[in-house]
This record gives sequence, structure tokens and C-alpha cells, in this order.
Amino acid sequence: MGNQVQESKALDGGATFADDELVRSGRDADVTRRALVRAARRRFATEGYRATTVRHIAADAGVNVALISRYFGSKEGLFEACMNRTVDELDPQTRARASSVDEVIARLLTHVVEAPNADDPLQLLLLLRSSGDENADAIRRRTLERFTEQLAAAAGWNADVPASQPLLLRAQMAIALMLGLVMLRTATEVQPLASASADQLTEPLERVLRVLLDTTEK
Amino acid sequence: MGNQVQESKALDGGATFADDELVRSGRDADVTRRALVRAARRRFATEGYRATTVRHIAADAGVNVALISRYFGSKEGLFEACMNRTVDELDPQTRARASSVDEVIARLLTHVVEAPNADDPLQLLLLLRSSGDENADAIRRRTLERFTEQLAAAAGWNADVPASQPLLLRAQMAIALMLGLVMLRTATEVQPLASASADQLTEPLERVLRVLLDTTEK
DNA sequence: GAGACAAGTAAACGATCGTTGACATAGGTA
DNA sequence: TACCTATGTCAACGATCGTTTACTTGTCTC
Repeated sequence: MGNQVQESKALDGGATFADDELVRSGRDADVTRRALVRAARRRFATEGYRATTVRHIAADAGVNVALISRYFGSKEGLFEACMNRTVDELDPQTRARASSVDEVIARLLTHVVEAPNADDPLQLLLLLRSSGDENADAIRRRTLERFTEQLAAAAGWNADVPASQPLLLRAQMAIALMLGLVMLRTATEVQPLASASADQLTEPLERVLRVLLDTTEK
Repeated sequence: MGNQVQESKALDGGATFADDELVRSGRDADVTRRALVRAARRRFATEGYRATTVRHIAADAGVNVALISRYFGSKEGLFEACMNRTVDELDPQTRARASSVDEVIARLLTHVVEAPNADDPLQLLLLLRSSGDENADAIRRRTLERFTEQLAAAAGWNADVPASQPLLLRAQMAIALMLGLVMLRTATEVQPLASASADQLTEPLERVLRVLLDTTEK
């Protein structure tokens, strides 16, 4: 057989992310742009960069495919916009100087395990899923490194050296732990981790993260 | 612009996995099959299922594309063969009983950071990447849960309760850390983690893993 | 209300994907 | 030697991808 499935049929295949809120009532380019980024982030996070098609994204957002090229230049540009928005939302929380390592850790845990917003963990997945696309991966890599520096800076608030390489490494280990955790919980859905409550996770995670990030601890 | 890049040119784009060893001298279907699985595993692990093309795999293995359909039915069939082989190779090592937590940790570190065989970490990536295929993901999930139980049993060798759920959770956190680490090091290639030496990683990782797995420690 | 410009759509293009059927060739068998 | 089957190659097919061009439609200003 060939690649089958008519192009028209392909769009209703799989769960169609109906973009409930953020209805585009009138003609507003900004609203449309946000709707596209919103739809794209969910697709990219859950299905990966290469597997998501611009036609799916446009259908989720309820607009024509051509608008992606018009507003973001290309699929790659839309992906970069998604990453930038994720960083922007992650930034104020990591940038805000913490008064203690405990506060940094608490902030991380809030994002990953408590997850007040259901889309929060998906944003992290966006940082982990490699695409196979060379430029998209470069964007991802650069974003992760920026995130690392901010986390290390926040953790080393009381360290004498501002950003030693061992600290950067430990910060990235913390990130690796959190990313792997989200991956196993939401994508692979391995048990009992996937259905574990936040209470069960916070205590051991706190201890581990303190070992990695606390520069004062022996 | 369009999708650019001539089809003939595309094949030498990116790092071409020259399949050094396992040269197919004569005409041997078994040897060819193994060469294909070998090349496919590296591509699938580093670039993901969707981003890997059968033409790349065939080029890596040094054979014609048509043989993939002939020997494995389809790209999906080849992926399933890769998974089966990975499970077969991972099983005996996790099944072997460890005598102490330190030994378990040492074993984990050997697999992930020291990596005597360059393909070892890539096998782990195969367990993490979702394919979109329902059956493949089920196999993946079941394998991870089995791996968790064996790791928890090995870690709790001196604990009074054999396999408490908190221990299972901590074991899966350890797995999450290792998988995230391999992901960031080999797929995303984020710095400085990707180019860090084994020496730089073992010390902090040992401490973290002991916190997670050592049931005697306070 | 008429025009103008932005916002959105429809249809198509070229490229690449996975797959296939017809053909070539090596190596063992009669 | 002549043949025959397993093994491998080649060229093409249909589908789908991201992108672009030409067009339509809404909305605001004068």
C-alpha cells in the first residue's frame, strides 16, 4: 500500500484539539496569531515537531493554513514563537530572584508536579522532544541552555562564584530529572508514577533537588 | 521557497551513519536484516520515529530502500523489530540480582554515562520516544514498569518491606533522571552537559541516586 | 457610499515521503 | 552447462508535506 488516507480525511483523524476558548469573533491578526501559537504548542508537545502538520495546527486554530506562513514565515518560525512564549512564561518565575534555594525548588515542583495549569507540563515537553529538524533543534538547545543559566544563577544566589561549571551541570541534571519525570508521567504514562499524587512526589523530589542545587550543603 | 533539497542530495545531509563493521560481503538476507535493524535503531533513537526516513536507514545499511518493505513489511515493522531487539538485550542485565545498592547505582552509571558501548544509551532512548503506534507504546510502557520493579527490588535488598510503593516511585524517579540525562546529552545535545566527561557526572549522580535508592540512609 | 487596505481563503506547486512491481544478478542445484 | 530461486536494484506511483500565488472578504476612513 501507499501512504493512503486522503488529505481531507487526514485532518479529522486523531483527537482534534478544538480550541474552546479564545474564539476569533472578528478579524484580528493578534488574536489569530495567539490562537495559532496556542494550538501549535499543544500539537508540538504531544506529538513532536515532525509529526505535527501545519494543516492540523491551522484546523485546531480554525484558520487557513496559509496564515502560518504569513504570520510566522514558516512552520519553523511558528515553532520558535512557541518556544519564545514558553520561555517568556517560564522566565519571570526563574528570573525573579529567589531568597533561598528552597524557594527555587518549591517553584520547580509547583510547575512540574502540582501543575495548576494543565498545559504547564506540556510546555516542558516542548523543550525535550527532539524534532529531527536541524533548525528546530538548535532553537530548543539554545532555549534549554538559557534556562539552565537562569536556574543556576537562582540556585547559586549565595555562592561565591557566580556560575561555575559544576553548578551548571547540576542544574542541568535537575532539569533532566524534571523533564524525564514529565515525560514518563504524561507521555509514556508509566505506573505508578503517572497516577501518583503530588504529595507522594514532593517529599523525595525536594530532597533530591536540594542535593543537586544547594551549594551550601556539605 | 518549497521543501527544497533534491532527494539525492538529502541523503548526504546530516551525519551519515556509516555502518563500519558488519560489512555485507556476500548475499545474505540475515546479515542484511541485522544491518538494517542496527542502522534503524540509531536513527530512531537519535532523530525519532517520524523524522527518520527509510531511505536514510537503507543508505546507512548500504542497501536499497525496497528491502525494508520486503524484510519487515513496512517502516513500522522495522521499528517493532528494533524494539524487540532492545528489550532482548536489556532484559538479562536488569534481571541479574545485585548484592548492594552501590552495585545497582554503579551499574546504572556504567550504562548511562560511562557507556563502554556507544549504542548503549541510545537503546534507552528507544524506550522513551513515543512513536504514535499504539502497540509499540504499550510494549514500551510495560518494559519500563518491569524495569522499575527490578530496580526497586535490587535497591530494597535490605529493606524490611519488599516493594513498597514509595520505593517504586523513587526508583522511577531515578529512571526518569537517567532517561532525561541521556535525552539531553545525546538527542538535544545541550551544553555543557553533552560534552561533560564521565568523571564530572559520576560524583553528583552517585549522591543523587543514593538519596533516591538507599533505604537505609536517614 | 466608495475606495483602500488588512485579514483570510482557495488552489496549486514542487519536494519528499513510504511503498511497490518489474527487472537484474549472484550462487547453488540438476 | 543450463536453470532456478533467493537476493538486491531501479524507477515510478500515490499521498502528503510546507509553502506560495492569486483571489475574496471584511472593516475602517474619508
